[in-house]
Amino acid sequence: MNDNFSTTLVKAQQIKDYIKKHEHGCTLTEVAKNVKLNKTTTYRLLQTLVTLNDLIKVERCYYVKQQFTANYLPVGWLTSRIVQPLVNKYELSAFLGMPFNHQLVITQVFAFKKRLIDFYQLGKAQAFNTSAMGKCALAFMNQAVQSDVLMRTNLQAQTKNSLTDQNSLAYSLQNIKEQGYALDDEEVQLENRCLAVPVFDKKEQLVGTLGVLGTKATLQRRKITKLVHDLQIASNQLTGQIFNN
Amino acid sequence: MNDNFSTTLVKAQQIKDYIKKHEHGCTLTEVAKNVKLNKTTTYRLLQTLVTLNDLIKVERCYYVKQQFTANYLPVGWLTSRIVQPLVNKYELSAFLGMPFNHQLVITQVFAFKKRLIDFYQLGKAQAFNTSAMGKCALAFMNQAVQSDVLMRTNLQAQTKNSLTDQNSLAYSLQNIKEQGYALDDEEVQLENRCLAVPVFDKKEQLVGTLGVLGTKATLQRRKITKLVHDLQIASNQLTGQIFNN
DNA sequence: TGAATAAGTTTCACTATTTGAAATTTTTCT
DNA sequence: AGAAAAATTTCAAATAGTGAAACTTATTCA
Repeated sequence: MNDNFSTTLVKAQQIKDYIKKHEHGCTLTEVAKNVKLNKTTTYRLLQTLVTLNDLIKVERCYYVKQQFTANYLPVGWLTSRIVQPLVNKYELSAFLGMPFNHQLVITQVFAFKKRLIDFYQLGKAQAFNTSAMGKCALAFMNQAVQSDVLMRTNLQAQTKNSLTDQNSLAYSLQNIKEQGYALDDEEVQLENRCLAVPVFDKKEQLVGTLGVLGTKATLQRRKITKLVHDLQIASNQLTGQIFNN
Repeated sequence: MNDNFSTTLVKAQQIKDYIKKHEHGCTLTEVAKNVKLNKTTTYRLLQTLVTLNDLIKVERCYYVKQQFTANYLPVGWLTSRIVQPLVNKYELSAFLGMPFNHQLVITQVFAFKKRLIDFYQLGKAQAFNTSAMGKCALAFMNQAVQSDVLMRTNLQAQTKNSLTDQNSLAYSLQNIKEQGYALDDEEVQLENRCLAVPVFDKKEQLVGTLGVLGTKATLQRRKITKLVHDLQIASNQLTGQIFNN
């Protein structure tokens, strides 16, 4: 290496690049071993990167901090105050999703500390018919917009259990509207449940959906009534404090 | 500072933070002076950060690399092949904008090398009626969606020259539709012109708009016909190669 | 166009930070 | 509770980082 270079910065970048490739998080020992650095050197650089807010450290695991900045969604810190307590109370990850380009885009994530990988759903788009959040949005959106979306959405199954038939989708959407929420029971991913309620603006137009994701153990069927109730309160708070422009 | 820390990483971070605050770009001398580092040290760290792709260096100016990753827009590299030649030919910055949440969001930027600050438009949302790109989207979008948007858009003037009256907006949209493009002539920012054409999918539904931004000198009125022609070719290429899912 | 100035880059001796083995502490697992 | 694994601390040695001075390149101005 020549004299115009900083090997310290290179090592730090190698560490960041390794951790970026491992969404599940890495231990210090694993990073040192795979990046081929001394573990003390690795320890020191990791400490510094955490202090500089480039990495997150949670229980002996290191993660890259998500850099998605939703410039056009000025709702971050207020939403956090409303949603984060639910995350802690129910030990579930929560998401805010909004319709965008005939899909539902996850615009904000509140990952439970034991499910930090859920942060990587941020920015991801999904067809409306493939998840609870999407189906919830579909059920509660403006009728004209819904018709347009249904006509143009590529109704593509993601798992074997997904609804693919138009008639059963319509029936399902009717049920969702009546009960006030949508529920995925292992339809998207085995062992996982997702539950979502709608979020409206002051003019009662759908803005998005608020969903939670957990396992069968943490999102038990017998808890659904209470959870739905708390999510609906949170949704109303979002309407009252945020979506009234 | 204690033994568990890297002062090199801290200095690099101070440099990045300073440059991040200066969207117009900074020189080496300016960074060294303001971050209070020796200019040789600063020089060395800047070289390394550029090599590691954390910073961009263009003609003695350093810029932070934009980190916005449009995960839900798999059009990046192909769009670049279509649009970048126009940027170079006309010496204008180009943008792709898409409707999102009743606004037009800039989803992709191709900044001309002398207008790198235009990269910071990425992710920004604007009301439909306030720019050529927004008005173009409004003019060409699905009639039902347009009515909905017009009903709910907060028609708020951004500059004195912006159209605020509903009737003159409707008249203006009709003109845009007839001539096939929208033009801002110093309406958003003095000395700047913006010109936009629609982008459709294969089913002739509006997906977004393709716009270019320049000064009165680089976007001269007598060049508009040719520029519009080239933009429409690019738009058709986008439709044919990208927006056909 | 050429001189003056400003900015950027290179050199090299010095030193402060980085390094890493060994020791110690903490956490996890059985 | 104890063994094993992982993380953190210590401390002497090594070296990458440092910065003044010199040199080169780019820009500005007359």
